[in-house]
Amino acid sequence: MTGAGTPPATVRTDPRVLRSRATVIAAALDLLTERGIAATTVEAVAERSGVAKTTIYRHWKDQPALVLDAIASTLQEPPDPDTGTLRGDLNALLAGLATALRDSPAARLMPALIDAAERDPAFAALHRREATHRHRTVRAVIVRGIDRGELPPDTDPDEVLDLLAGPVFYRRWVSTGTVDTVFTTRVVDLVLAGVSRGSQPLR
Amino acid sequence: MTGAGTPPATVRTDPRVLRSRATVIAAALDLLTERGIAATTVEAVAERSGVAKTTIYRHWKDQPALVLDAIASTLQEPPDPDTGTLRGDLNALLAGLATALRDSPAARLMPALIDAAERDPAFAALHRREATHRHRTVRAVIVRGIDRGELPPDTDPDEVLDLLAGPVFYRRWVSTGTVDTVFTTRVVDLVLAGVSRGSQPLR
DNA sequence: AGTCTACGCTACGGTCGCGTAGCGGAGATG
DNA sequence: CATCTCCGCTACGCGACCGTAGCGTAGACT
Repeated sequence: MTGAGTPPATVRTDPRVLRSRATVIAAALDLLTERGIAATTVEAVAERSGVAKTTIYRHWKDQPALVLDAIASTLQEPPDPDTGTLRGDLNALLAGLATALRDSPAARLMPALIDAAERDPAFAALHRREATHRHRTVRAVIVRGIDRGELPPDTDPDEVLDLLAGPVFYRRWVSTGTVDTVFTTRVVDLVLAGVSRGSQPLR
Repeated sequence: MTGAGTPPATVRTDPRVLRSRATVIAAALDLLTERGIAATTVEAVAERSGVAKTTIYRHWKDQPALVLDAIASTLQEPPDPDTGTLRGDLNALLAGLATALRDSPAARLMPALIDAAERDPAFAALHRREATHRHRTVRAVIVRGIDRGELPPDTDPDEVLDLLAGPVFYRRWVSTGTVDTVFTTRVVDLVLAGVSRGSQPLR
């Protein structure tokens, strides 16, 4: 994306184009979180954004392309808290996840993305990309914990990741409990306790 | 549903009605798992099932009613394994869950249900009902474990449930790992280890 | 047997969203 | 200022589904 092309220029894009794109994406995200993928039609986006339907078609091939682009625009990698201890890092990360799942409207379209990914390869690729992105920091934190000796050297980082994130997602979308820091610190406690003595199968 | 009404009769329904209903539901489930909720239109169901569109409208008010009915027809409570130990019971239950999530086509419509539940009260109610149903056995098993002294008396069954089920669901729909009994027994090991020493917050 | 009920079929008007064409005007660029 | 690009608008044909009506027939009940 960046780094190719001629000397210094950042390709120089017509501000009208940027404005149109941004307006449309914003409106699309609104509709996606409010009414879901199916209702996010090109016509609806045109109406809500105030951008003409024809203009939208000038920028995106069709509805799926637009929706994919809108969802992709919400990607964000959580920052590495780096508190000094594995426990501190994990608590910070899970607390951030809980907050995002509760408060961020973008979180609402997670199930929609997963559902679409179940059938459409393009959505599947995006879903994979999103997950990889989001997992990067967590995995790094866990690996650092292993290097520090806070976890057994044979620990599988991906397994720990699933054990930590799984319950939070499950609570948000399946069971009824509250998703707060009380819960997330409890999850971190239990997983760390479990994994630490995990080497010798107790009893 | 049962138990009300007059003496012995099971209401006596015209076999043609039963046949129509069953055929339509089966076709609807096919379409749901193959192409998702949006594509499961009344017309499509009519074509695939061979049942006339007008007949479908005679039995269901509209598309959502049909889809809800189809999904509801897949509800099933896992049997209580009752192996004698908490660990044995949980291993059996999670292994069953893993198998279902991997092999049952009905599992594919879980994200669709969750997504729809995010916006539509009727789907939300069904989702809640489904989850409650599915959790009943697991919770009973955990409570039995507490009574037996295999878990601390102050254990929160719902919390343990989230810790067990969460990672399995997360792996199935978000991360890339395999969902098999190797993983599920590992989850049971870690959670039991964690919860057992959970009373005194280590370190 | 006769009656009653559910079904399949054809046909329809209506809505929604698709994606494109052609035009005039406004804004960006140099 | 002149040109070039992008945008908004109107208009259109098209296909997919919707949900209903009306009719004849086959199957179920007594």
